[in-house]
Amino acid sequence: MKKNLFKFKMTPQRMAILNYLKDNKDHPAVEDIYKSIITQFPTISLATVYKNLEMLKNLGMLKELSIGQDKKHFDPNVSPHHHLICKECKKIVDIDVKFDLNIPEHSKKGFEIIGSHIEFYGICPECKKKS
Amino acid sequence: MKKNLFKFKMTPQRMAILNYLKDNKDHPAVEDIYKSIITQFPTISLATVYKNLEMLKNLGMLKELSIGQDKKHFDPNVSPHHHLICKECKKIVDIDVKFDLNIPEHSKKGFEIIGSHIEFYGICPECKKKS
DNA sequence: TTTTTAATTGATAACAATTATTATTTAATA
DNA sequence: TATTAAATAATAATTGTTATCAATTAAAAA
Repeated sequence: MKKNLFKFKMTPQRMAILNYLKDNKDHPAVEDIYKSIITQFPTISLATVYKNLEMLKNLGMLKELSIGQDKKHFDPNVSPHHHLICKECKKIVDIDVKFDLNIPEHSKKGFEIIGSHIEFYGICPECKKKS
Repeated sequence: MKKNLFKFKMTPQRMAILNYLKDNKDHPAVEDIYKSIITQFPTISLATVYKNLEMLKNLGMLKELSIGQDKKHFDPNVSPHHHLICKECKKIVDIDVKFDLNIPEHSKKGFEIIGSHIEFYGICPECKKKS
């Protein structure tokens, strides 16, 4: 039989979190995830959700978005992409466009660049309609 | 004499905050600002710093950076520019390079784009030396 | 299958950053 | 100088997140 090389157990709670996040394009905050999972696991603790998200992030299965300084948001899409953020409703939407972000060497200020992320700010169609 | 069209007073505390931020390129967090001002105003309250920063932001004299989800950082440079962020020490450095970030209309998902901001992640020269 | 054990859970306390509240003080105008 | 609305300082409250720990449980070993 296959040995579990990772030192973690597949608990029903963890499974539910993974399942909720799978193909999720909403960039949910921790509370969003919690509120959904608690319908299936009425006793789940918010701390459990936090711990699982931290773990899945460390395993590279999730990316944490630092958009807005308020809450942590998680993205199961770990491949490089950028985001559109609505200034009104704070909705986060993927933008699947590649940009050339090469920095001329003399502008790098000695940094070794590892990655990049663009946040586009604007008004989403729903909020535009309202105003 | 000139009337103050804005409904705010120029207090010594506010002046000190403005002065600290003027030409500041360090993207300080609230506590950094507080720690500096308190040397001149030993009785200043952290809440006063918060309120002033919020006000100056609303007046368009500062920009709030949402880099990292931990603390609020403020930037007196309100003209569009991007940032290099050190993954090790979390230092934030301006990058004065213009990028072409035009999004093809069909990729805008109905958003009206207002602005954009690029975060480049990497290792700063100081941290590179250490490791 | 049963036992063992280390990981995980849930409950809650602790914590850090920020915001709200309020009595007192003060800058700006009359 | 007197008036008054805005600002301050002190502190309580709130929010989001992390730490702690006893009880539980999934997975490896027996």
